[in-house]
Amino acid sequence: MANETETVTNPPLATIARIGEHEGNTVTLRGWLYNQRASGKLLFPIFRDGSGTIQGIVPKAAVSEEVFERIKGLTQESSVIVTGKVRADQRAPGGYELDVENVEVLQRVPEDAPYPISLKEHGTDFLMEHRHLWIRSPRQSAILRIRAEIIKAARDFLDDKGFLLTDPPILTPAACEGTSTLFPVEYFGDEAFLTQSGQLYIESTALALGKVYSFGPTFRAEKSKTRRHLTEFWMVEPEWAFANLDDLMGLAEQFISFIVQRVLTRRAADLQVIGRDISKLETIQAPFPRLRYDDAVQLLNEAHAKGLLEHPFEYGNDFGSPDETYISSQFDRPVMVHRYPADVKAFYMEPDPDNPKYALCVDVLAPEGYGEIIGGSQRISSYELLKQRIEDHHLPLEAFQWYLDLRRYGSVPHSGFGMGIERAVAWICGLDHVRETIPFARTLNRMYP
RNA sequence: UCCUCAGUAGCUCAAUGGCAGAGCAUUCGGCUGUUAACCGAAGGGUUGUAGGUUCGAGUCCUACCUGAGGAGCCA
Repeated sequence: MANETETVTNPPLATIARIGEHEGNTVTLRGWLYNQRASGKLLFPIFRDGSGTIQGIVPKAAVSEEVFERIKGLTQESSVIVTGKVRADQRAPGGYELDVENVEVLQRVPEDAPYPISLKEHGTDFLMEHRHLWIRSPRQSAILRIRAEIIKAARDFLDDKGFLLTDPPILTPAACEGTSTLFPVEYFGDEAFLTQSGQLYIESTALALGKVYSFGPTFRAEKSKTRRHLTEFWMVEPEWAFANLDDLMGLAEQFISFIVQRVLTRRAADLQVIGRDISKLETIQAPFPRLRYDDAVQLLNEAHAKGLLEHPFEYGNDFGSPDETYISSQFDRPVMVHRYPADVKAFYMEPDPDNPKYALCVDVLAPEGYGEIIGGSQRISSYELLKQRIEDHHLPLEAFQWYLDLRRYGSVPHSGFGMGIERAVAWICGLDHVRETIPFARTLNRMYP
């Protein structure tokens, strides 16, 4: 324990994000040297503490020779405890500067092995190889704070709407959907798989508890190499008993609107750090445009006729990436495309009673070409139909007996969707790759660090 | 799995088949308001790997390795 006199005499601890509350006072900051400029007998060390950065100023005449030399000799990312007086300054990017009085060095980065990430530009390979350090940069830190806000907003929204968090298992006995490739793991001599969706499990918790959601990691072993794919990503999945597709679409648009507005109000400073065009987010308010699959196809056909799309769209297929980009580019907010042909969608989706050729499903496409961020549907409630679909898809009936039980015992209409956190973060932050939306991205060719 | 592109100093990149270069970073020197500061100097290289063509290969050819982003698949 620090002795009591030290506690009493040290200036109060402050964080850079809220440094304005201490204007005119001497404070203590705990952090790292972000960068340092010097002009003769003037030093300009820039400190960061995880909440932001602030420039200090050290005139040689203002401190002792020893303190001046100590600060002058600081290297990038050396850890420090700084005391200084907070002063408002128009020249400072954050509005405040620190008249440094003293710096205690916890660890000085040696100059023969300097911090590898300089302030100049770097390539993605190098940065990903040093991801454990890259996240210290102002931009990456801002993105991670926005990610945390998005997750909190998603959970607050669902909690307040009466959805109960129920955690599905991560180790699963078999494929949920039988389409995506799964990661196998050895399980006491048997084979198990990492979950690719908690959906089937939260259908059962929904029939137990009414309105539920899951929030957790998801694993896909697909060999996708694009800016939209990770092998390990996080999903939030609400599941709602007695809800139909219209209820679900209403929930989805309110959900997304709430999250975006929350980020705008609480993370404005971080959005500015990353240079996000706020006007593109301010329009994100429910209701969202709703488009039947057939209407979306017509949109694509017209685009192809005008030469805006390279390839003609073949009716009955799922949309490809360029198709999604075009559709979403026609709107200033997310667009909800519903009632796809049942043939291209998952086995558990309820057919449209008006025309069983269509599934009661919805994909929410984010604006600005970010593609699908939500996929959801009303689930089949008929035991006979669900059993038939499992057989049609050549799935092992035995493995789905528990899932069929949900239709044997008090089946009700129910609906749910899943939102990929990383795609939502990429869209809201305006990033060109999902690898920056998560502290340590897992991609096809990268498992380090 | 397929297509395309890339690999040269710690980092970002130059170099017509003819001496291996610059900026940043690091070290030393200069500068009292710098904003990825600036000015001067120094150190720093098995050009991804293996083979081939050539008087001569960073450059041309072949194979492989690694990475990137696009398709497919998906959130």
